[in-house]
Amino acid sequence: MDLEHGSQNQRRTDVPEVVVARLPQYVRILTRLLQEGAEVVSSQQLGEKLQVTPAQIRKDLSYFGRFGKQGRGYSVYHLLERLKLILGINSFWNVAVVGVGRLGRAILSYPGFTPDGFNIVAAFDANPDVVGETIAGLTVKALDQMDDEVSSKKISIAIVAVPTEHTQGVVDRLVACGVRGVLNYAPISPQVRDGVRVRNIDPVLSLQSMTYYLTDNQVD
Amino acid sequence: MDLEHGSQNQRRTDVPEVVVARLPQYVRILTRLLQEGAEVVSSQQLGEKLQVTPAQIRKDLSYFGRFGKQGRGYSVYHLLERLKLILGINSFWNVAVVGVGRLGRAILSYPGFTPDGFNIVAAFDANPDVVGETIAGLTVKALDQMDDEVSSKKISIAIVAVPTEHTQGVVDRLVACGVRGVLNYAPISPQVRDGVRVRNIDPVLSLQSMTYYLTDNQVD
DNA sequence: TCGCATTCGTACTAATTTTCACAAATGCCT
DNA sequence: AGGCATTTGTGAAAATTAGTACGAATGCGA
Repeated sequence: MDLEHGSQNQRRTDVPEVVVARLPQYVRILTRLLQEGAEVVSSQQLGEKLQVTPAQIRKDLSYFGRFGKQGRGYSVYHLLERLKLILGINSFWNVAVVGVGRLGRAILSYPGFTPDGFNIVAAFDANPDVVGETIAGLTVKALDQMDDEVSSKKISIAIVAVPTEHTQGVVDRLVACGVRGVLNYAPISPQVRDGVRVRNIDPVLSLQSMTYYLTDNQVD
Repeated sequence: MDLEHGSQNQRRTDVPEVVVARLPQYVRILTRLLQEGAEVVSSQQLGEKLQVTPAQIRKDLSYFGRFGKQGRGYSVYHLLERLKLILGINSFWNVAVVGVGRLGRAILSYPGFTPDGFNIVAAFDANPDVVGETIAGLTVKALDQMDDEVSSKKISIAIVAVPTEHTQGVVDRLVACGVRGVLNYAPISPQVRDGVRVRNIDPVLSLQSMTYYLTDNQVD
């Protein structure tokens, strides 16, 4: 069996994380192109839309297989399907939101997750006043019910929007319930065991690295 | 004058972006250490808390100067001050929030920006029903008033949380008003002229690069 | 005061990531 | 059918980023 470069069976750990991080952007552009009726696209065109070099796109894709045709480019439809399969977003992921404060409510009401492969199927909060409330068609449950819900609804990803001081504890409970991916909105980086993935959404860090370039002693 | 490596006058464009992106994390840890009463910290200790090698921390810092003492480490207080100065977060930045939907409201009510150097001093929305409303002590203004407010309140950063289809237009208007930094929450990457900085907060992209590692054909 | 355990700053080396550049296909046009 | 403009996939080169390792300070404790 072929486990070398270029195979669909490429050992996933051999693919640089930066490459994986770019794939969802390719998916997004391809989805738009498909809607617009485009049938074929070249790495050149893709690169212009994404502000990256065509070579990088070809190289990124070559980690997973050979999807293009020389002289022609890539089939928008087929490349999109392959990338979705590679990323695991060809079918839906069930997601829980933990923490139903202002941010949690905004997340629950945001329609943008579903078209991209994520269904929010449960909401949890520690506050008894909030438990029982219905938001975006979901009844908020107590943290106690996490274990049951996570198993019965086959939830493998959680979006955590709880106060910083409770974040690590909540993440620990989620992982104990079998959750394998966490999208965390608190300004810390929760520690998890091997095999569990965390992504942090941290607008303050983004702002603070931006101000560096906005200060007066800036050169360029 | 010394413009070489190691100088505080290091040309800012010579510093890799990845390095700049790590500085705010150093700031965060140092802030906590200071609160806990720590006076001195070594690159070793810092590295443990941030899950990076001590060498990387020393190297990162060396782009900007020599802040440590051999055999001892770094003064928490002084290193923190220097890093804040380098990042431009020693004084406050005035920020506008554009788009007062659910997400915009959550952002306006979030108390976490202020301790880190950002003051939200204005809010704008296109919807006349929302204009005039007061949220977190701020009266929502119409987009027409952006130019006036941005100048009078010396706003240089905007947080944009408007529907995707309006994002590029809003960003263009903001840049025309003199805004030089944009934190964008829509799932596109707005194009801006040179000199303007954009950071995108895109939870869907984060989720989609995470699912790659959660799929069954995963090796490690 | 002297020796020793620490720890920085950095030259050098290694690893990673990006870009270049070209042979091999592809299919359009005449 | 043949030539030609395109465009892929990929080795090799270049650029960037991270890690190693060591000389030079530093200050504590005997």
